[in-house]
Amino acid sequence: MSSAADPLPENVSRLVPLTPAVFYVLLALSSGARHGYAIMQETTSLSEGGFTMGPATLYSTIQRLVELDLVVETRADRGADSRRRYYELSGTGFRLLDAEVKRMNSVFKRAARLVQRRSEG
Amino acid sequence: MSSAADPLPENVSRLVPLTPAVFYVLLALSSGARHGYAIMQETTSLSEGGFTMGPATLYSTIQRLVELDLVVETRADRGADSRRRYYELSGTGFRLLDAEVKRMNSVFKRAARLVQRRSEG
DNA sequence: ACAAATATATCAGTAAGAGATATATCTGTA
DNA sequence: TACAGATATATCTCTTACTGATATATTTGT
Repeated sequence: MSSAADPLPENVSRLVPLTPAVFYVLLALSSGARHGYAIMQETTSLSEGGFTMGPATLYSTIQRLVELDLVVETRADRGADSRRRYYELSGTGFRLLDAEVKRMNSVFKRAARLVQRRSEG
Repeated sequence: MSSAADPLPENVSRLVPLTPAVFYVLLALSSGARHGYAIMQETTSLSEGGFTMGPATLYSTIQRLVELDLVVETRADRGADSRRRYYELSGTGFRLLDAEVKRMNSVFKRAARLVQRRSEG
């Protein structure tokens, strides 16, 4: 079994810093399984319109994440719409997202200090 | 004259979210003028080794930022080393960095909440 | 004088994202 | 029951930004 403290494999950790597309797909899935189109909408919502993904970016990103085993397609039949394909985070996927969020926090703190200093003139 | 509250031109604001290379170049320059090589070292330092730029990324990024007028080459005080070319942030460059930092903060807050929730199981 | 570090530059290759378009299915409604 | 519009996935091609490699010149230390 794997723990939240396990180090990420090199081919995963080198994705940090995550691209916006990867980050938002993982983030959208962090609150539970979703299908592609819902991930797209969740991304627009989570970013308050500051980042939008077209279908090309969305589906190619999902495919890549599945190949890396960061995201898993769930077979669980949920809901009426037969077109939908549901995805969820793998343990590794979650740990990657967690690592990115921690990184963002430390970068933000440093950056905010620098930028604030200059704002004051 | 331009104020910190002026909206960014569309060809600038669409750079948000910034790529890591652009972000770190702007951030390194936020505390004052620097030459290319120093930006490279500052980036490694600011990111605690989490992000490193090779010369190809560095100089092509600087060139792009100069063309966009986000960064300006300064003629002033080259110091001892005649090879060095110094750059500084333009007002627009600073406002872009500021916008990115604000965005990071709001994204981080949302993300941390979601990720924390799942961590707790 | 020599080696190592500093500093900029550029080429060729790759990976990821964007715009466009296609197609199928589902939902509401007239 | 026909139709319009929204939902949903898929994929093609092009562009952009990054990467690894290599080159070259200058400066610094010994």
